[in-house]
This record gives sequence, C-alpha cells and structure tokens, in this order.
Amino acid sequence: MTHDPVKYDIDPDRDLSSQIAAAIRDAIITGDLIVDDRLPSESDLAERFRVSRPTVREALKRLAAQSLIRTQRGATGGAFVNRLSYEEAHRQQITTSTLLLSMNAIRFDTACEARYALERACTPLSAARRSAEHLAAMRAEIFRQSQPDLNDTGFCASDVAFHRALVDGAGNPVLSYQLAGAVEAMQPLMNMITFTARSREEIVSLHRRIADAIEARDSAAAEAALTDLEAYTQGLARNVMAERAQKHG
Amino acid sequence: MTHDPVKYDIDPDRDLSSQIAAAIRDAIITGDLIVDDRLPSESDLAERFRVSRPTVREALKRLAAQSLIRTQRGATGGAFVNRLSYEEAHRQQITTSTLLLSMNAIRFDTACEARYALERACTPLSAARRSAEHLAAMRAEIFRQSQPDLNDTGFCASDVAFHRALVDGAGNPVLSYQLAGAVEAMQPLMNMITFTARSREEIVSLHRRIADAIEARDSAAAEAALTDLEAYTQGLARNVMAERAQKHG
DNA sequence: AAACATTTATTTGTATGACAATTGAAGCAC
DNA sequence: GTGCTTCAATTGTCATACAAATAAATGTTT
Repeated sequence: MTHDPVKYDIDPDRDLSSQIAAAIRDAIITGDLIVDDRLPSESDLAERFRVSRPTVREALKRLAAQSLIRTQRGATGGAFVNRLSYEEAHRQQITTSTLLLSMNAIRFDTACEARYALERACTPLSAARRSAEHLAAMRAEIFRQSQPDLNDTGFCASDVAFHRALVDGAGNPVLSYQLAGAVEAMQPLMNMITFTARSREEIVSLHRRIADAIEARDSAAAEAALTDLEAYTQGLARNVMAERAQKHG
Repeated sequence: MTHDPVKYDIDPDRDLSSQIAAAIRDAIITGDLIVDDRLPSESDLAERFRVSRPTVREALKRLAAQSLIRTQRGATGGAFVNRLSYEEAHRQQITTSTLLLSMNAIRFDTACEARYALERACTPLSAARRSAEHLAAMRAEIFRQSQPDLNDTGFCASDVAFHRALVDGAGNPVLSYQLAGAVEAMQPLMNMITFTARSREEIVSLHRRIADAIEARDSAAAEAALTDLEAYTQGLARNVMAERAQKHG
C-alpha cells in the first residue's frame, strides 16, 4: 500500500458512524478514492477505525443512501465507489426539491416563478441547438395533451415531458439535470390545479406557441410565450385558491 | 392508534434495511408522517418489521444521511421527522453537483455555460427586487476582489459570494437554493484557473458592470455583462488548457 | 410546602459473536 | 482442457448485552 486514502482518526466521544461516513466521503470528494475503487472490507474498516462492524455498517449505509457506494456480496465483493450518474443525481434532486417544497409551506407563486425563470434560462440555447427529435417530442406531447379523454394526472405528466424536451433541447446535460429536477418537483403542486377544458385549451395553445418559436429558432418569442404561460398558470392557481377560500370561509 | 402511517410488509428476500428505509421515506413524502413526528422506537420498529434492531438502525442511518430524520437519546428521545431546511437542501445540492461534475469528466465549458445561463435567469428578478443590502454585499465583494494581496482561493470564494448576493437579490428562496448550488459546485473547477493580475482586473470590472446595472435596475445591461463575463471566463479556461497541452505534449 | 437530590425507566449508541447467503477462485477428477 | 467440488472471503442478518443520555418519578431535606 503506497498511501491509505482514508483518514482513520475519529473522536470517540462523538457519533461514530457519522464520522466514519464523513471520513470516507471526504476521500471520495477529494478524489483520493476514485470510481470503482474498492473500500477495505467491513472487518478491516472496523479494525482500522477501532469500532465494531455494525458501526461500520451504519456508516456504509449512510454512504449507500447517497449512492456514493454500492456493495456486492461474495469472495471478490465489498463496497465500491459508485459513479454518480446524471440519472441518479437527477433522482436525488427531485426528492430533495419535493421534500423542500412540501415541508416548508412554499407558496405556489414562489415555486412557479422559480420554475419559469429557470426554464427561460435555457430557451436561447434550446432555440439555437434543438434537434428534430426534441421538436418531435414536444409536438407529440402537445398532441397527447389535446386528447379530450386524457385525465388530469396524465395531462400533468405530459406537461412535464413537454418541458423536459424543451430543456433537453439545450444540449447541456448539466442544465438538464438542474432544470428537470426543478420542473418535476413542481408536479405535485401542479396536480392540485384541476384543469378545465377551457384552461387545457389555453395551455396547449401556449405550448404550441413555444414549439413554434423553438422550431423557428426564435428565442425571444419562446421566452415571451413562457412568460405568458407563467402568468396564465399563476392565474389558474389564484382562482383555485379563491374558490377554496370561499368554500371554507 | 388510529392508523399507522408506515407500511410494515417487506420482502424478506431483498435487502431489508433498504426496504425499511423506503417504507418510512414513503410515509414522509406522502405526508403520512409530518415534521417533528416521532417514529416508533428502534425495538418497536424491529418487532413490527420482524427484523433485528441493527437492521432497523441501518435503515434509520440511511434516512439520517438524507436529513430526513434526527435522533435523540434518552427517555423521551427517539427518531423524529426532520424539517428539510433551505440550508440543508442547499448543502445536499452542492455535494451532489460537485460529485456529478468531478466523476463524469464534465467539460469546463459545459458547466460554465450552465452556470451563466442559470444566473442570467434570475437577473430580471434581481434587478427588480434587490435591496440595498444585496447591493452592499456585492460592492463589498468587489472591494475584496480588488485587494492585490488576496490569494486565488480567496478570490474564488469572494467570486462565489458576489454571485450568491446577485442570486439572493431575486428574493426567491427556491431560486436561490437551486442556483447557489450550481454556482458553488463550479468552484473547484474555477480554482483550477490561476488568476493573473490582468485577468482579475478584467473580472472585477465586469462585476462592477453587473453591480451598476443591478443598482440601476437595468436587467438587460446586467444580462449582457454576465454574458461577457461568461465569454471571458471561457477564454481564460481555454488558455489554461492550451498551456497545459503544450507542457505535456 | 418547596427545593433539591436520587432513583428509575426508556431510548439510542456501541460491542461481541454467531450464522446464513453469495460468489469468485482454487483444487481436483475425468 | 473441462467440468465439478470445495473453499475462503465478504456482505447480510440476528440475538444479546451493556454503556450513556435523559426526563420523569420518587424520595429527602430544609
């Protein structure tokens, strides 16, 4: 062994598994442990940290919860540093954002404003770079949304897919991961708005304006349509709120 | 007990602690368990899931790693559902983004483009709403950055703080949490660039342009300055790359 | 009666030892 | 050489025990 990448000195008076997890996480973040590196076995780690195996296991489960490691049983098994994929990062981003929104009584207009601001951020790139496939995906979702027999959940899902295609059109995976998380985290809030036939029609028409603008590579028009869509969505939400207030008051 | 919020049926052939964590996490996400609710004690959970206490503990540590619960020892202690704060969500966002960037060989220009696109997204809001405090924070960082005895790490940190103030000026915490994560995750990449006196001067001057525009509530000017800053940063990075290629080739 | 000290019950934190399940590698027979 | 068996390493799980913290209950003193 040239040099052990993990620091094994911990304070025995403070939470052990948390410190052990932090020590290993540090080694991963600093790059001392790289993707697919194998950690020492649980018994080894227990000896080196001078703790019991269950304590080491608790630490490893913490890391597994963040997808920093994966484990494999058997002779050549063990815990390996995991590559954090876009999909996984995206998934984590969604759960974090969803919980943040649901636990902190975030106002709908705050979340909505953030969402559309972020989305407008990638419109110039999407207008410039979108492929025919992205455009086709947007058109397909518009078609789905215009079917009268689609239920509200399906309509919202299609809405998410439409905006996902718009974001992906920018061809920047970092941007996609950030934005798609924000958009999808808003879906539960959006589901609370019941869509009348009239409002669906309006939304689909705005989606069509966006798709047309992206097709024409007209970034300004797309941004304007998004702004209108935001205003319309906010108006819908205000109506729902007002109706509820009347019912309960 | 009216109705237990947790589903206790798990498949004994698949990873137990993972399933237990998922069952409790579901109860939290769906709102069946709300903030500050106390989970059953570890022994209780062990009985109900029909597993041993160490297995339950592994599951709880998974949830603790995501800050979904906190634990407290003692007579009235136990595991409690944690409120996911903006700070915590922000922290998670940074580690996730940092790991994503470092593990997937993301090109500097891709990350840089995403960062400035996102930042431009909140400029209109920041220009409209920034308080005197936000402006003062930006000016203070500009002053720090113009001190010649500041080292490169300090310069980068101040750069992050400047952009953080810009983002916070929008007065939308959801936006702040998303964007600040993206900006801070880029810092390790930025630290790889050594800043000459000349380049610092240029960056500070661009920061001053941004602050001036925000002060004047001129969103378009701020966006233009950000675009110029992006172009300048990309140029700096290209130079560093070229120099390295020459050294190693 | 009130203030203070003590005990006690509950709960998490940690350790020990054991066994099951999995899995690749080594050894062996053919 | 091929296929089978055995084996050793490793994670997954369990049972039990004890330590440490903590608040409530209890007792004691003033």
